[in-house]
Amino acid sequence: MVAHEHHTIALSKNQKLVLDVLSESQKPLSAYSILDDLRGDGFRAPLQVYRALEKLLEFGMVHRIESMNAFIACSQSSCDLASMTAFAICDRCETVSEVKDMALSDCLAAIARQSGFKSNRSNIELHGLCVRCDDA
Amino acid sequence: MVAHEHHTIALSKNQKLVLDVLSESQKPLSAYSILDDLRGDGFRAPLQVYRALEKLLEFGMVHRIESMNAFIACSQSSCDLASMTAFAICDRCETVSEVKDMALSDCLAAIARQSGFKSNRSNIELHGLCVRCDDA
DNA sequence: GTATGTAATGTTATACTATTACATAATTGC
DNA sequence: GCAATTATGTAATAGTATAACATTACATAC
Repeated sequence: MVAHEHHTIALSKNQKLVLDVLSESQKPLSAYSILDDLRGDGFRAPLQVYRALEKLLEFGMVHRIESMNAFIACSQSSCDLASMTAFAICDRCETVSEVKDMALSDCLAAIARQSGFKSNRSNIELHGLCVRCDDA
Repeated sequence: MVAHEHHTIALSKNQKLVLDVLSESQKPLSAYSILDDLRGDGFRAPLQVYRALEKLLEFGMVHRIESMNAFIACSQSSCDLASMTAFAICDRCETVSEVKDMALSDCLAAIARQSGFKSNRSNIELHGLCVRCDDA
């Protein structure tokens, strides 16, 4: 059921349900809150969520926010997995904005190169206050 | 028991024990593995570890590796909390190296400035292979 | 269209990570 | 010494994630 160009990926039933819940949320959701949202659709066990998340992460359609043990839908429809995305996380309203920045990628690549480190994934999380919450 | 210049911080008994365990480890340790290491010293409950870690994090003497739910001793004796540290984590040998890089800090500061985001803490984790493991 | 391999699903139990709540002891500053 | 704060001890519980096993759906080759 899966083809491997992003625009042609066909999601399974559970994958679609999980992605829908995440897409409708303004903030990152934990696996267990996704589970609760989907009990009406027949979800009964954490594994149903975790398995769908695993695939969605693989497809670049979902990101994991490590510092929150939570997940968000990719703000593009799907991210290039190789490139580096930074997340600005507001600790007050929990909005997460996804930042793709060439300078940042270059900088991290330079750091890796200097030490001979071969990086294949990164997570870059900035915590603070978004402009709206900082004003308030 | 606490004064607030780094070189004068006096640690409590439990804080010292936890820091010692972390300092002797080449790789990040989970709270529960620290607990096991300290059973001989009278530790019996997770909270004893978590409370010590909380203070050590506050003092900048320990870092949390979010993507591993694990902790490492700061490779400097103590980090400036305001500044940005990146971690290069080898997924094979689990060695973590701590990178302080001005260009990186500048770059993240610029990203924040552009979007009006006020960041007060960051975690930047690169996963991959260290030079030694990549060769092997 | 049936056999076969693969991906997805369902279910139960369990492991791992972290915090709440409450009681007690030690230390610090006055 | 006394009050305030910090550190500690203990038990119970909440929150996050995976292992193991059984079954079902789907694709493709023949």
